[in-house]
This record gives sequence, C-alpha cells and structure tokens, in this order.
Amino acid sequence: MQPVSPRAGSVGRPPRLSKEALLQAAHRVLEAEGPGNLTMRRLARELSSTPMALYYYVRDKDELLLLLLEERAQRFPRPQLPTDHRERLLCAAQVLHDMFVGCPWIAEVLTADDLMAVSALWVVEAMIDSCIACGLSPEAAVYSYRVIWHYTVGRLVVPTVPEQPRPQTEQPPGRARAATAPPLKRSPIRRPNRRSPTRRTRTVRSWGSSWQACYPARGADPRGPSHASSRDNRPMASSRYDVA
Amino acid sequence: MQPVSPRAGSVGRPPRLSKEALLQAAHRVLEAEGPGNLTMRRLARELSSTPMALYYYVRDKDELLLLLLEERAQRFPRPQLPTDHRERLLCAAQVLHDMFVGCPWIAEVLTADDLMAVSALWVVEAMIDSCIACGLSPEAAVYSYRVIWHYTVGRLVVPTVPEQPRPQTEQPPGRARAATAPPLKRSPIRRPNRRSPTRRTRTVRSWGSSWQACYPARGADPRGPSHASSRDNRPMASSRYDVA
DNA sequence: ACCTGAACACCGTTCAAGT
DNA sequence: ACCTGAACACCGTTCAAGT
Repeated sequence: MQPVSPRAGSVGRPPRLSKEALLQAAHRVLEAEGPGNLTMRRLARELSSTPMALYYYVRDKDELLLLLLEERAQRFPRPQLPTDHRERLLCAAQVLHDMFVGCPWIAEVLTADDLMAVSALWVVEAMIDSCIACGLSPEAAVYSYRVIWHYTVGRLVVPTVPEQPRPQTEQPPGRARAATAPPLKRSPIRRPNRRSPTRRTRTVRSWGSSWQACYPARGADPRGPSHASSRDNRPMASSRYDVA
Repeated sequence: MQPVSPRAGSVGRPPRLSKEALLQAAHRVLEAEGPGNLTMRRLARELSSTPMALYYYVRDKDELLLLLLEERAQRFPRPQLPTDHRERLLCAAQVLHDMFVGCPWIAEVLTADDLMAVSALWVVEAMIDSCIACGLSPEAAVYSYRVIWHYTVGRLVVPTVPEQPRPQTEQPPGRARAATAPPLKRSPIRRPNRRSPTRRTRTVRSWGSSWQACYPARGADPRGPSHASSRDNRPMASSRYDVA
C-alpha cells in the first residue's frame, strides 16, 4: 500500500509499463474482443509497446492468465458465510462458482495446467472445513470438495446458451439455493470469432444446450465411400427431448 | 460396409489419402506426442503429404477433432444397461465418462465449441429416460442430466494427478458404483511440452491434486513495488489439508 | 532497469494452379 | 477428383543489444 511510483534512489530508466498496466490492458482487450484475441502481441499493441516488453513483467502467457485469475479472486467480495455447516458448504460452493463465472478465459486456465488462484483458496478451505464439521472424515471431505469442484468446473467450462433457467416446478433434491448468494455480475460472454468466420455450422438445440455440428461444404459428401461418412447426415433431428 | 477402394467407373486421380487415414495418423501423433502437437501441419507430415491436402477431407481442425470424438464414441462397447431406473442412470453416466476419459484432446473439443459426438447421444437419451422413469418431469430430467454432464465434463477436463483413489472408508452418499462399469482403458496421459519446456514451476500438492504455481525466474521479484507482487511468495504451504 | 529489433519456429487457412 | 506451392496473417518466445 505504498505510493505507486517514485522509488527513492532509483536508478535507470523509469518504467513505462507495470503489472497493473498489463492487467488493465488485458481486461480492455478481453472485454472488447474476447479471450481468443488476447495475445501477447495484441496486448503489447494495446499498450503501444512491443511484445517483448511484456516479458519483463510476466514470465509467459500462463502467468498473465494466472494473474488475471488472481486479481479476480482478490476483488471478489468475501461474503459472511452461514454458521450452519451444510448451508456454509453450499454457500461457499456458490461463491467458488460465482467467482469465476463470466470470465471466458477461465477454461483456458483451468484446463491448460492445474493453475489456480491462491486468493481463492479460502473458499476451498471453507468447503472442506464445512464437510468436516458435518462429520465427514478428512478424506471424505476432500473427496466431497473435489466432486463439487469438478461440477463447478463443468459449469464454468461448457459453452452455454444465453440463459439456463432452472426448472421451478420442483426443486431437485439436495440442491437448495445457497443462503447468501453473492452478486452474480455476469459479464456478457461474447465468443470471439475463433479463427474462421466463414465456417458454416448447423445448430441443433437439444436438452437446453445448443449442439453444433459442422458439415461438409460441398453439398453431398464428395469424399469417397468411407463407411464413416455415413455418419455425416446427422440424425439429431430425431432426438426426442427438445426442451430448449 | 463396401470394399474399401476401387469405385467402379471412377475418374480422375485415385486418392492417396482418406478420412480414415487422417484419423489413424491423428491417433499416432496423439499417442506419440500428445494433443498439443496435433496440428494440421504435423498431421500432414505424418502422412507424408501437405497441410493443404487435409482440407480436402476435412473442413477445418475442429471437424477433425469432432471426427476423432465420433470415432471414439462409435467404437465404445454399448453395454447392457440395468433395468432398474436408478441403476440405469448411474451406469449410463459412468459410460458417458468412460467413453471420453483418457483422451486428452477432449478438453479442447468440449470447451472450444459445443461440439458433441452424435454417436454418444444414446447415452444421453438413456440418462434422461431413466430420470423420467424415476418419476421426474421432462424438465427436471433434463436438468438432472445436465448436472451430471457438467460434473462429468469437470472430471474429464481438469488435469489430474496420476491416480485419484476414492476414500474407501465410507462410500459417499448417493455415489454407488455403477453396475456394469465398462472396461476403463486408460491410455497414459502424457502432457506434451506445451510451448516452453524451460519453464520453472513449483508444484504444491494439496487436496489430492497438484497445484502448480509459476514464479519469477530471477530470484526475488525485481519488478518494482506493485502491491500485487506481494502475492508472489505463494502462501500455499500454510494450507491445512495436505492429503495427497 | 527497462525496453527494442530482429529472428526463430511455429500456427490455421485460402487461393489459384497443376495433373 | 485429388493434391500442391506459395502466400497470408497470425502465434509465443529468445537473444543480443540499446539507453
């Protein structure tokens, strides 16, 4: 919490960049063009600098992403968790989800390597604590945490149709709404044009999610009598449950 | 199921490549060098061909990945599902998992776009059917399916420590072993050197998974007094649950 | 201490042309 | 019908050098 700039007795050229500047610029690019366009080169351009300058502040791109994650986790308001053990577990799980929902680069971070923000660990500890307080052994508590974590990752990582309304008629068992749900600031998920904007796809909505299947460009399949190609006329239309 | 090659009355140059050849070569590359090295160019090299030739058989790289997925789903033995509704649901869920476990490119496919193999849809339908047979409304059944699907994706997508033993002491509630668990052929997950092999990382094992945090190369942080840099000495060692 | 230029070794994809 | 060469517009990262 010291004043930002002039270090006493500093030598050498004063910096024009900083870690914060990188992060801010990264956010701007992310907001404007999506995660597919957040590259070191693009980021440098955003900062009117060169790609190489970034490497002075950041080891590689992964570290940049990790820093973004870290910042997000730090900024996230730390809610008052319920005292009831079960409620606390659910609420913490919700926090873990909300912490990272809506940042589309999360998939890249979570799947790339086992990167995780240390600033989010308090949630993890809260969850495991709650499990133990509920009477689980440490091993079972960890196991339970990981089940919830895997579910959360799935939620964060699979591309979604704009909204996923829960069925209101009957609450599925064991899935009570967390008590103090923190503000879910859902930034607009804008998928960038990932490489080929000319791609022709067919979107089949089924089971509340959109399944996209691309099919060959040139009408009927021109690629010889491979017995796999009989799969190319997708039988999706026959699926029985279309509840989107 | 026709004989592979010579189409009667064919004109033009006979093909040297085929969709199957692509897929086989892709498998070889995947096996030998991991998903990070499966590129169109590498694939062409594997086939002693040019990158461009591939685009005659495949619209783009995504379609190639989708084909790999499709093939996998088709090859997967279709087990006899139990008649008991609840058991059937659990078993089908297990199938959905086992179908894609151990193929490390799955993350890329599932997160890239909402690509899914149509050959795997029978599992999905079985799951939703089971839910309905259990008495759920169609909406609730779909909701339940999606919960399971998200969990499955999480399992498939997060990088894991070699083995994840379940706590044997007490079976967590509601997580019965699926009746006819199909053969789990776990191909060795070898993460390729993803770009920078010189990267120095520190691995912290916690909660049964390894969390890796990279830290700056040059000893103590040389990057000025950014208040975020105080985060760079990771306080992970203080975590209380180290059950790896 | 902080930043740059040039270069390396890659990507996916398009286009027009060749046989 | 099937494939190629050359090119486009990118990547992340390293290295040596400049101020």
